[in-house]
Amino acid sequence: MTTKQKILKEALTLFSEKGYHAVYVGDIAAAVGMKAPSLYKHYKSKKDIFNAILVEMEENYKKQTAELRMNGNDAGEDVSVFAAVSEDTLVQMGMKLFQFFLHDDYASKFRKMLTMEQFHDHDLSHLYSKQYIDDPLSYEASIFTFLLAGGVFKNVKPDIMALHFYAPIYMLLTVCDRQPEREMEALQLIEEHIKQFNFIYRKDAENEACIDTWTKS
Amino acid sequence: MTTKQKILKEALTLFSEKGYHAVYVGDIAAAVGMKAPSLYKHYKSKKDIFNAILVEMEENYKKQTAELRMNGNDAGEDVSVFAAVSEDTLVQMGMKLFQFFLHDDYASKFRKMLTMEQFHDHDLSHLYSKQYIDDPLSYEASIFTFLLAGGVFKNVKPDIMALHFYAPIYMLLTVCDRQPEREMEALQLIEEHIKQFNFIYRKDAENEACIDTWTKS
DNA sequence: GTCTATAAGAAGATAGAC
DNA sequence: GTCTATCTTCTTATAGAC
Repeated sequence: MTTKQKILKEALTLFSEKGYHAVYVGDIAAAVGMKAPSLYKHYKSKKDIFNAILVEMEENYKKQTAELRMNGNDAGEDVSVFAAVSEDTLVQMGMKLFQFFLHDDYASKFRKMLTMEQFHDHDLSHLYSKQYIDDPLSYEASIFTFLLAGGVFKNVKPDIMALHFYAPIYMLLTVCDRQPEREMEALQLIEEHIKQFNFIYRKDAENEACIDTWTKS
Repeated sequence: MTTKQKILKEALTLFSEKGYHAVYVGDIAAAVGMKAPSLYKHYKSKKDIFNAILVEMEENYKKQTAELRMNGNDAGEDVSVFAAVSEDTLVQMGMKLFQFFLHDDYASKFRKMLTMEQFHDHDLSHLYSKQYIDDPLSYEASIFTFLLAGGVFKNVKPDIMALHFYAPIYMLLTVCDRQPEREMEALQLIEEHIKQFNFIYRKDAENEACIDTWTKS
């Protein structure tokens, strides 16, 4: 890891804990193991460090979503082929989403930093919404579009179904960001959330049987 | 409005726009229409102003939730008496919750300020979770407990039902906090969310008819 | 209670030796 | 590339006149 990278890493850690304005150039230098003036051989200003973090994290994000989209679409097609998805699969899908977002070191710190800096300019607002709201919703909606085609769920709007699936996960994620001690509670809630989600959205046996009865009479 | 109150009001506005550390005592003074040193006749430090905002907003919050709890419980009992609640009532409930949270001037600014400062200490973390997550969830859960007793909804856990109802509203609220231009889009989504929420949770006509058929045969 | 003047120190950034 | 020394500006806060 180059010195430039190490500076970004330590700066991100500090920014995610205290916010941009509460971190001083000397703090970053100390975390890297040098004095403040040395930083200026690598970055021309404090703001420059912040911008470099944005650029680096946006590259990471693009790589990860590219991977996820490949896996995701495969998964989507799989369940479409099977024309069914078990409750357990849904639970695993939600839990994995939550755990990755929460525990990936860079993702987690970057999200906390963006949470604190999101109101400072239009680009940061847009970036936050894209990464934590719009892209996940769009990803989930594409999955549910596949699942709905399978016919095991009620005929509803996939984008609203995605909202119902993702919003509780997002909300509990923000809870754990500020209160990490509530992770177990959050995981328990997510499991119950997805089981109930599955229960209310799935065409149930009685209903199917009922339609069969009608069809035959 | 006393000078002390005016200082708090302007400080809250500035803190909610730029965050505590990015606002200087001189900025607050200028907003009030005085010079920085004059502020120190009313508050002994910048931090003291911040703390006074917390105290004042917590008092407001207690009053408002006390009112809401009274109205809320009345509403809850009403629907329980009628043993039914229309889709429209649910939509109105969600829309009102959203619009109040979003447009109440003090509530809105305070939420943005807390969003930026929530990681700075344990008390602020707790306060944010209480006001924007735990209390609203608990309030909605008590309403759904009433509604479930009415028998028009499927037999599910009211706290998870509250999560499904509130989480999308909360998430869209944070979107509008950072991108106010998306309010119409958010309102549209909330309406669709609640209609679909009503559709999937309500014991539907076919299902009822089906059970009738079975009961008779 | 508000002001001008100013102290006291913090924080970002640069100069120049090594 | 890193350091010490230093500059400049900003920021909180106080002193004391009015």
